[in-house]
Amino acid sequence: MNAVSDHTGASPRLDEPPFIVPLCAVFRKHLKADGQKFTAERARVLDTVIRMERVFEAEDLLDELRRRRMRVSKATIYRTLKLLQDAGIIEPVLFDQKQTHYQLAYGQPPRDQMICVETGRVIEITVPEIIDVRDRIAARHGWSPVGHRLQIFAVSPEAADEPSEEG
Amino acid sequence: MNAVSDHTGASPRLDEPPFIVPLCAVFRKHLKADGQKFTAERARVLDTVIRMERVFEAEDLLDELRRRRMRVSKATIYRTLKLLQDAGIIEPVLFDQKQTHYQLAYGQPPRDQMICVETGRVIEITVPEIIDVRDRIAARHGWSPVGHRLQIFAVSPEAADEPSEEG
DNA sequence: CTTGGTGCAAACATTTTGCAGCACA
DNA sequence: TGTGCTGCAAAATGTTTGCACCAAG
Repeated sequence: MNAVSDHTGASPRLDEPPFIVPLCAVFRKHLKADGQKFTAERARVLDTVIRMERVFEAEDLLDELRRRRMRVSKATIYRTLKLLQDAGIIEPVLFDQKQTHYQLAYGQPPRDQMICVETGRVIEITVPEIIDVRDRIAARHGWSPVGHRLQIFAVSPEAADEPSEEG
Repeated sequence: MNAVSDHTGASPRLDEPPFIVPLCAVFRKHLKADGQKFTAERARVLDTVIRMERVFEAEDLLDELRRRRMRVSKATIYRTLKLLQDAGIIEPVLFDQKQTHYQLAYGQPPRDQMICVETGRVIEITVPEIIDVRDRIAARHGWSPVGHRLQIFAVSPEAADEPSEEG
């Protein structure tokens, strides 16, 4: 079973994203507010996270850090992922897999996904209409909306063309 | 952290749902098609799943089966959950937790959720508009939609009333 | 009767934690 | 200079699997 696999093993960005500086500041600020420290290890993890092109998991970070000759222990990676999530810099993306997958969240519009049920290919989509729908639903129940997550399951054109494997 | 906790430990239904018979038939048929057997243990698990009022996890089933004096091993529960998912009778619901949560899927309209970010309360919602949105998005990319999943994060009225715990 | 199912316990994969020494603010 | 951080390895958690016996079809 590898329904959702082509997005894992995320490859690093080649260009320097412009938000690296503010993100670093955001993280420092968040840490300071909690009496926590901005260490070299945390900087390395943040920097590597920012370079991740797609959804990634703890193991991907470990690999990428190793590739960049930056040593950070597995325990610290897990601990830092949690801090980055608290700071709103990354957010978990939920798949039917046991490892937690993350994506950059800071300054991004809500990133929804469309997943091919045949090939497992995942593409990111933006669905502005959703905001409206969600606000309406929340209002109807008397709740105050703060966010959402949408996954669309579909068959991609590549998969539709190919003769199905099972039958 | 127990952001999503009040929906776990699902309590059993008291009334006999009308779809118990067709569901049983669906499961038998699915099993037979694969040369698999409909055993007493599988019947017990299906019956208990049907009685689950809400989203549940493997452990909830184990508890409920024990409460009903029906002995099924943990291994068999996990194996049966997978079969029920194959048969389209249940489907995984994704939360930010490591255990897999399931809900009845057969014959149900798509069941989406609204989750209180303060209390963790989860309510099920039906958002008919989503179907439209999803079909449009898929069409725009040339994909054929087959399903979706939506979670709305919001603050419930109870939580909004109470003074926040953290400053 | 044959093939697949069950329970058990051990194996597994991922994530968390205790602890001793280290480093940032 | 003190509190928080790190790495390590061990623990914890949730799920899967090998195997000997059992039962559905």
